[in-house]
Amino acid sequence: MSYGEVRERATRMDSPADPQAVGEKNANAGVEIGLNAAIVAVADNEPQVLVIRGETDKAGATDGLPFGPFSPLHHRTFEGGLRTWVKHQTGVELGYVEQLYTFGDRGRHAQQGDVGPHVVSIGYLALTDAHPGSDLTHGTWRSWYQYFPWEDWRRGRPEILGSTIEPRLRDWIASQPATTGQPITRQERVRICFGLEGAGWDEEKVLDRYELLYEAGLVDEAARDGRKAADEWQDRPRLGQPMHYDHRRILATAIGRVRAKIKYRPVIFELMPDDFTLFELQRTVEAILGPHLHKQNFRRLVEGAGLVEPTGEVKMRTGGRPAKLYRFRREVLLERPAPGVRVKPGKV
Amino acid sequence: MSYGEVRERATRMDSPADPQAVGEKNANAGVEIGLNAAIVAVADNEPQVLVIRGETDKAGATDGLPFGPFSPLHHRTFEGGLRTWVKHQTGVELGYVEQLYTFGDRGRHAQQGDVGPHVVSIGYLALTDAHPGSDLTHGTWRSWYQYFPWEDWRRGRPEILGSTIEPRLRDWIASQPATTGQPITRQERVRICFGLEGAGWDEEKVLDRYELLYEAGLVDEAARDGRKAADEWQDRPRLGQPMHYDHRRILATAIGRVRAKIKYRPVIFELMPDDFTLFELQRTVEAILGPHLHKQNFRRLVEGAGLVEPTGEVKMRTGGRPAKLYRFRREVLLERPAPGVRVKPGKV
DNA sequence: CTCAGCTATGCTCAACTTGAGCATTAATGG
DNA sequence: CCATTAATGCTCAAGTTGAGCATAGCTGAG
Repeated sequence: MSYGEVRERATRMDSPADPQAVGEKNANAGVEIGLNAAIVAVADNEPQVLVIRGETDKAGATDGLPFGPFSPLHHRTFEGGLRTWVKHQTGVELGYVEQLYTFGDRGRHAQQGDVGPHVVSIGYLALTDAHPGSDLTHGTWRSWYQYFPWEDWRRGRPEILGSTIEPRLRDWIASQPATTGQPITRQERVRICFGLEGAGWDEEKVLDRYELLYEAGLVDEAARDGRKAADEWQDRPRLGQPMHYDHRRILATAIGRVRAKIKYRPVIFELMPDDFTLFELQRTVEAILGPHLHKQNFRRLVEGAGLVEPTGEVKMRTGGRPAKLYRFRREVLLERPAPGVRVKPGKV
Repeated sequence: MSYGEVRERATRMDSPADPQAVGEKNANAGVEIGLNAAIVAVADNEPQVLVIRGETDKAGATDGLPFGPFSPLHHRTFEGGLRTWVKHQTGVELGYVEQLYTFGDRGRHAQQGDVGPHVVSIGYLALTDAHPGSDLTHGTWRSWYQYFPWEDWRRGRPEILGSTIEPRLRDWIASQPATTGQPITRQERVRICFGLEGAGWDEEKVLDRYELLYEAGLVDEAARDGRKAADEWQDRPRLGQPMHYDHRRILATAIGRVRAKIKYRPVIFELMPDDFTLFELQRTVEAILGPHLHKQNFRRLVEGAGLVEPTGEVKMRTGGRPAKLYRFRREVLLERPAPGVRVKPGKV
């Protein structure tokens, strides 16, 4: 097949095509690329995310994730562009950066009948040990549980689940049309996502839960996007703070990804200072994951996996016996295929 | 900060901005979105990928992955657009579809000094049990190991590793400038990626291996992109068949993702017919992963996890005792948080 | 100055999982 | 009918994991 033929086919969507061809044939379908970053740090045992405060309306402030348009003229790679503008704006030096997902749904944050330029957002997860509070020119560190209170299991099952979410979801289940040919019922979906009826809470299903709540019309973004009439919404307490556009969805993706990732990659150390005690490490893991872990087993795990080595120093004033300080053993990356904090949730 | 201010800042890349603002301010940075799909099936114990045959030049045919531009006017979601054009073109009904990664590197497949429209490709992985050979209007099923012969460990360690890849990589290691301040040496990287010196082969590191070979100038794409002078390349046998643009990179990502995914999600059944024997299932898993698995343990695992249930039928003419037929128990999705074929590679 | 209180850290044990291999069952093709 | 080839059942040792008991070593109250 010649290159010309390839180009011919490009608009029929069935062949590889070259960049120029696409540019010429579909100029009217031009799309803007936006990079959104969920920048995560942990401070005071609280997982923090860097947000830009929005304006305050009757419903309160609406925050958004840091955002930068991607300009192919200025940036060779997405990740490079991201690091540059985040550093430039906030002074935060990103450690680990990982692409999450590219969101392009119409109907999520687009208006009805929208035919203008379309924005595709590429979501990123970034981890940093930057000390929240320092050097920020824009943006604020906020606990990610403000946006997802039902994800915070550090003090047991969050009250909001039983008091608000479950009753609402039961209404939603009850309102399901009887004759749908859905392969899976609303009831089953709720059960799996929220771990009801003995299904067990899976801390990684952050996005699934958010999307279910969205679909059920229980988060502000759903109302805003026109899924529910506004007045039907007024009297309902909001479930977590909303964010601009689909930013809460991106953040949900980010939280789920970190929670999964620390179990098989030592990314948790991106969130730690150079030296730390094992209990501080455990607290950080718990801030991310939720449930409490068995202390002795946690240290056996971390030490046994060769993830850390003692610095020789100790930390005094722990409230009890002094704790040995450790540092991350970067060499594990060279030794083990999938080193990570292989924790499983303990008893709550 | 008001929303107007936020919009002002958008072009300084430091704040959330609304779609319209981005569209107006950066019209000259317009970007085209292309969807690339690695469509995978397994036939005759061979993992197959659907490719579009390219033209034949002196170096042989260059294949590409099916490609379709994304038009925000016609498609509400990326995935919807993908399913539609794939079905339309090939007749293949996609089962499981998953977004892989969004590639936007300049310098990968862009020409020097390219300042024209930029193409961003969103790579997708799709699984289907479509029987290769049927209903294809365009495209051909080919074994993915044609493009990655070093990934095929089904008959033990692939010969190409010892005969060709290792010597070449040793040259590359030897040619490393002595005084680089690299945090990790070429030698270490090769060791980890290719499991040398007892490091162990990690079948999921498909992309890492490909990118290392690319960086070392050992795959055709590297030469094509200008990393090596063409004549320096001539006499070298190619390492696997090349593909258009960065399609082999996308395929590498896809293979790595499937290999990882089947271990914690029951996606393997997307590749199977409705009824199958446990050994057929094992063969399919092995086609994907590579190494041989311990037969008895494999069946213990699969049955124990409740992934399958007997249909009551048996399959005769297996060459020995008749084999019970099984089907996928879809209910596991409702029972377990992360059902999958938790195999670990056995002895090779 | 001493001891209660508190956290750090060491160690044990039973239950469960995993890797391997032996043994038995049941068609198939001469 | 028997040798061959798979399928399937079962056992066992080694390793991993969940839980808890016990000891060590500061700090602050009295």
